Amino acid sequence: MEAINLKKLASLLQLSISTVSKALRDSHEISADTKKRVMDLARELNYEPNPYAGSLRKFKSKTIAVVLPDIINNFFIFAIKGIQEAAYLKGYHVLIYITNENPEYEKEVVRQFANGRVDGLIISLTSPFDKTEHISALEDKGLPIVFFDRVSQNFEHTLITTNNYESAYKGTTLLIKQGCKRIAHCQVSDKISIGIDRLNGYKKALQDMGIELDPEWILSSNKDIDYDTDLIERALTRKNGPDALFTSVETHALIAYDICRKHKIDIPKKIKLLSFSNLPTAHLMQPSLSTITQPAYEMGRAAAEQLILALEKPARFKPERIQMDSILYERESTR
Amino acid sequence: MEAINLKKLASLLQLSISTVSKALRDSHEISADTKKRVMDLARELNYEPNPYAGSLRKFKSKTIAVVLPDIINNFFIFAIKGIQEAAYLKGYHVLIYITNENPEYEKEVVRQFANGRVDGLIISLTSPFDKTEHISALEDKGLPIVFFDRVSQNFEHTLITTNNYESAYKGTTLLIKQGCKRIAHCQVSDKISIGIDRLNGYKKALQDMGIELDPEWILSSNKDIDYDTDLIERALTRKNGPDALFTSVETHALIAYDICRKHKIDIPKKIKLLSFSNLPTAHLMQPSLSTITQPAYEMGRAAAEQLILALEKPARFKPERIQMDSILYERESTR
DNA sequence: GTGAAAGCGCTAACAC
DNA sequence: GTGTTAGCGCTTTCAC
Repeated sequence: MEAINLKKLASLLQLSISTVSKALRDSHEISADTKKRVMDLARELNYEPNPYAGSLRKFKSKTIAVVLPDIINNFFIFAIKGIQEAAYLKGYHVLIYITNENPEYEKEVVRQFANGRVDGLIISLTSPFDKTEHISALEDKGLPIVFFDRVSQNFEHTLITTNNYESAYKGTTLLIKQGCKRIAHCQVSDKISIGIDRLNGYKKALQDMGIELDPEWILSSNKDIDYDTDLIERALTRKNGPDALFTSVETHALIAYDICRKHKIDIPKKIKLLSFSNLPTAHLMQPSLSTITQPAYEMGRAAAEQLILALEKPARFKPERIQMDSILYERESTR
Repeated sequence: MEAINLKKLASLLQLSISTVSKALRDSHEISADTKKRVMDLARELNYEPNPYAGSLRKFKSKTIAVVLPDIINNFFIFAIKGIQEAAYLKGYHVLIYITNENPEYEKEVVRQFANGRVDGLIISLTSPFDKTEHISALEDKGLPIVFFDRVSQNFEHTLITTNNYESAYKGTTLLIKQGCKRIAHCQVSDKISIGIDRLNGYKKALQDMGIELDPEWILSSNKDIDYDTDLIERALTRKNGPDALFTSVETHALIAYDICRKHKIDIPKKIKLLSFSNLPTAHLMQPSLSTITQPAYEMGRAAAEQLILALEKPARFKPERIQMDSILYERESTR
């Protein structure tokens, strides 16, 4: 990799390195004539400054890290898109890390950000919301952090969330109105913000509608696909099983579809299905899937915008809690 | 961001910077005792070396760039997963760029890699396969490049592809065997490797089966969603329209579904549908979608592995063309 | 076994 | 308007 650098430019132009540097950044100290010479040669030789040399000097990398639990749920895909676009507009580079729902990996990854690799972090938590020392360690070093979707409740951070409680309440109410009495809820995890908020919305709706909560109907996912499949399969095939399943994550809804096919359980006749999901094919499924859809792209975008604001105007910035609304799409699976 | 660095460690330990540096890298020059003192303090203070200082010295960033046309087709999602995992295993960081099918953006992005930001590049081309000067410029600077899926034909590079020609041939043959005579093919672009290979497979199958090729049945996508929708809609609603549509990209198949719903065109009775796709919901759709599915994860993994091999064992490495097989899943949409 | 010093490519304070 | 120099954090060569 024989890169072209300031030194080379300077020697070719018979100028000093600093003159070239200033010329390239259009400094008013430099004569128009010299600027032109420098710029022309730089363009001709395709000069690109070494970003790491600059980072070292300026303590800025113009890079942000995005740490996600997975990339299978479409929610995260659209979020990445939003982050990516906002970052691009501001000239930031995006490092991506996927934890595969492994908290240990999250810790390992996050630890590396302690020394300048990135200017800031956008994260949707894999770790339990109360086990976030690895994040506070970064925080203590002054690294700006934005949480989205699966947030921590420990700090005074920027949080991008949706109205999970209300959405779950609304979704559960819909199921009850459709005549369901035995509504199971599959929780993504009881250690994760969205898992708790959504469960609470579900519980409150049952309570308000005078339906007794049977703890057996709360399925607590393990985030391991085999475990989850087994969990949902046992619930759906049980004698006197649920007449509705409300899943908190897209992947669980798909697992439920497969199980219903396997056991010839009719959706929605035997069981109604509702899920938080950003599936682009929800309306094309057999039957079409009723979803609570989060504004994933907008959340990603907002996360990146807030982070960059924190980076570029630290004075004008203060941590915000931005909450956006999800949309309930009623389709065949809840008819 | 008050980071902890070698200097600070050294002063705390009353040692020189170089001793600390060596101790941390377990040099045999350093006494076991000193090593232990250094390591202990480093751990205690959560010392992480500044990656950019190291990059500057060693001309290595342990970072690779991944440039993709889009992130909506599930193919790319799974590819990212494969890349990410392989990179992680080898301690590499992954920068992600999405061009949104915009060749200008691809050029802009790629140009920045000319000076050390990344050690290598994995790319699925947005630009026409014959307009890749921006890539050769990097190549000339000695940056290792791996193409996957949408590859260039210009250079002697590592190429990770699938058997597009054979798959398209097989898919088209299936449609013919199902009784279709007027088979339309929606090409992703006539300037992109996969577009051409797949079209050729389609053509050859028609020819071998004695079906005359009507150029009208070749739909050439623009990668603009409105344009493409219009294109497909016009084709499907035309008098004496096609009795089969074979799309080269997942998104086009979904567009076709929507159009068929809108115009009440029965799939597969009125028109059979087949698509290259990695949709996890293909088997759950109404009707289930027949797909040619690429080993996306494995391709991503292979791409990253090949790139890292090129980076770490340049001597043992030579450019390879790795071709993997897609699988044809016959489902209701072609019955 | 430990330390001093040079230098990676760049910026910025300070000469001239 | 241009050049000299120090230094960002680290590794590495060379003294001692």
